[in-house]
Amino acid sequence: METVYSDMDSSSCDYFTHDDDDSCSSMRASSPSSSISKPASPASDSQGSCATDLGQTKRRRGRARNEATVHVVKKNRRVKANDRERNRMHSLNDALETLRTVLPAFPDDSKLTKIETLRFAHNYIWALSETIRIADIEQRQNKSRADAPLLLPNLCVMDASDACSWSSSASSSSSSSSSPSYCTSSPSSPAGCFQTDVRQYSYHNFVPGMSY
DNA sequence: TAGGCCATCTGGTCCT
DNA sequence: AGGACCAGATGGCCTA
Repeated sequence: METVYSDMDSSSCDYFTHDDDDSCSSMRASSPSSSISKPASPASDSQGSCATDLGQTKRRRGRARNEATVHVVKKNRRVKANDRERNRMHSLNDALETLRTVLPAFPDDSKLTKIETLRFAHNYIWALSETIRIADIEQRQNKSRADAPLLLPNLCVMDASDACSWSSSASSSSSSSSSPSYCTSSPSSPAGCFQTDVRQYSYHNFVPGMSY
């Protein structure tokens, strides 16, 4: 079976070869991580074909030099693009890791996968929104009593000017269960906003993939 | 050993 | 033109 990778490898050889002596191995060399090892056979094949092309390119040295320059430029662009993409994925992973830290930890301490983290966060936000919504409803029911204690006495209090208007938006939303509101002011620890025990929603409610 | 998860490379597309 | 974003492909690692 001809894999796409072998196609890509040969194309990259077209990209970086002809006059560039080390161009065939350039992409492999561009990967600092040893964890990524390109398939050995296509790479060696590419190198072999490059060696045979060398004599042909020498005959048209003038033009080949321009091509080589273009290839080197393209190679450098590709290397830079790879580097940016790597950094981009690293920053994405960092964001996911930050998200993990603000989510309740699982008892068995198993690290959530990426998709689990996203689903868990979705359910967690929904559950928190429900907590606020229910608390708001109960508070309204008890408002006749002036000294009625809040159900969630330590709920973080927001300014009216604060964009983080959890309670009002959650209670006013008629479809809060499907589209929970969340804090737009991005608190460092959303869970910290709640001193109340949100685990009234058991871990079962947060199981990734459930109710999704 | 199969399957899941992940990191990386790559080319294409869109945006500034 | 160059960077950001995206999706596909691939190989490595880990676990049941």
